[in-house]
Amino acid sequence: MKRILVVDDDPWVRKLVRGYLERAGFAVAVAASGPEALTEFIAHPPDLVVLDLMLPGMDGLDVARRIRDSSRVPIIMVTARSTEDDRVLGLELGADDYVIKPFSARELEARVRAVFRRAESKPMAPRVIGAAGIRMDLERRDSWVDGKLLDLTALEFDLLAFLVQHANRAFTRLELLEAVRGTSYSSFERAVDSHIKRLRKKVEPFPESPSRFVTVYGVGYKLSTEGRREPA
Amino acid sequence: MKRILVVDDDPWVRKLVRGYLERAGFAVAVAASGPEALTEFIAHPPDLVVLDLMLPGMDGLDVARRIRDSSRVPIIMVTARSTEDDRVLGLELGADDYVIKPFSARELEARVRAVFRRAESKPMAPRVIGAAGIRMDLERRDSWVDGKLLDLTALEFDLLAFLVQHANRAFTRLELLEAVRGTSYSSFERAVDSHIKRLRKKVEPFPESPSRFVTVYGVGYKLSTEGRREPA
DNA sequence: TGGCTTTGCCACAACTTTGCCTCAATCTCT
DNA sequence: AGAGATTGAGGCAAAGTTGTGGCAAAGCCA
Repeated sequence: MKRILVVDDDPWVRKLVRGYLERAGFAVAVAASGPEALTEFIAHPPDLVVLDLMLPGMDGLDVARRIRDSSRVPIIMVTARSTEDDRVLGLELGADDYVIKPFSARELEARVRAVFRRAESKPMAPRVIGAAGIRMDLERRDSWVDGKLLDLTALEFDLLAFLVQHANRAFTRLELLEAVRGTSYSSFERAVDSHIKRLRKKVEPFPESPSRFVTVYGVGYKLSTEGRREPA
Repeated sequence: MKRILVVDDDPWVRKLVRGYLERAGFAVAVAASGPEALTEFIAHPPDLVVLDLMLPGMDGLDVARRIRDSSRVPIIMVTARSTEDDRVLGLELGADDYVIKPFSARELEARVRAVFRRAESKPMAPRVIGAAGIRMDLERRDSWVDGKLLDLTALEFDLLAFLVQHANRAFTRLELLEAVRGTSYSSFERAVDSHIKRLRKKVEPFPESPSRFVTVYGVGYKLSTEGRREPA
């Protein structure tokens, strides 16, 4: 069950928010002051903090800052309508959302759920492919060999991606041209040689004796994973 | 048809509100006191409750609490202007919205519709997003880089928001155009260059050597967060 | 091994893409 | 309507990429 820490100096607010959020299925802890909040935060780290910026004594922003120093826990700030500056400062500090007083507990619940939903949604599974020690993120258009970032041109990247996606299969130069340039208007096939050469230079440890970009005499090229185990 | 229960001790208000809401297409029941409201609530559970806090005998907050004990039905509170203090805030915490006396029936209707709309709407979209040291409040259309408030045009803001929401992913100019302008009626792609340039000028510390708005040669642009690591 | 085919390679020219300037059209306020 | 801001277009220079063509080297087969 998700734990929420509610920090507010008003007993009424604490009581009502706690009641509402508990009925909504969360485990709620409360704190009435900054120091109390930090103590509770360390003793029982919550999954989310609802923080009133208008605390007596220690400023709510200080509390937020202190929490951020040690944790990435989501924070929802509560601000008064009039204190625009606090909202801005709070957001700069890395608050994840805010509600403005007076707010309805129902709205708070909705925002709490939204923050959790966002936090739980995976970091958007990257479209990553790999073979022969090469790894490519097609969306970012980043690529690595044995952990080292590569610097490829657009065409090189596309050619490599194609080979990685069809590792160990041999292609003719025309096929490679078509795969990379869409329509294979029969360009001079020797161009492929150049691209393979450039790829070898950039990704092979010893470009002069290629282990990955293998020439298939009389056919073309293939990306070989020979003698290489690929992690699933 | 949506059923609304109106709780108010003033016969005039009951009559007026009932008449207006019925003409607006709702089925309306009324109650003049707390106990009456609860009886009616159990006998004919409504889809929404409009509740005056100033009831004789049982306090309006008590009624709200009793309703909440058994139901999540939306509640709109009616409060007097004079009692706008922390207590009012507390009272409002259990409600979905509130109107302040004196209120127009038209305003009440608007709030009723808004509450219904909210209840039926899909999960809340985030209104605070961030990436690469950039933070944006989509609702207020404020944005910051490293704590500094930005002054962006509408289009710049939308473009930046899109990039922040899809950080690290490379997009073609056409994709960016479409994301920002809705339909990508193939406008001149070079316009994107201009916008990227303007964004660089406004948010990069050294616009001449951009670290965030990265050109992906042969593809387009991407918003890069930090040093890229190989995905697991 | 000899004769034929295929590949590697090079430097550079041709080409593509981007950065950015300016200006005009459009939009937004007052 | 007018002033000011915003946005798109065209164009040019700079930066970066890719194809070319020929020759040397290597592979294949009888």
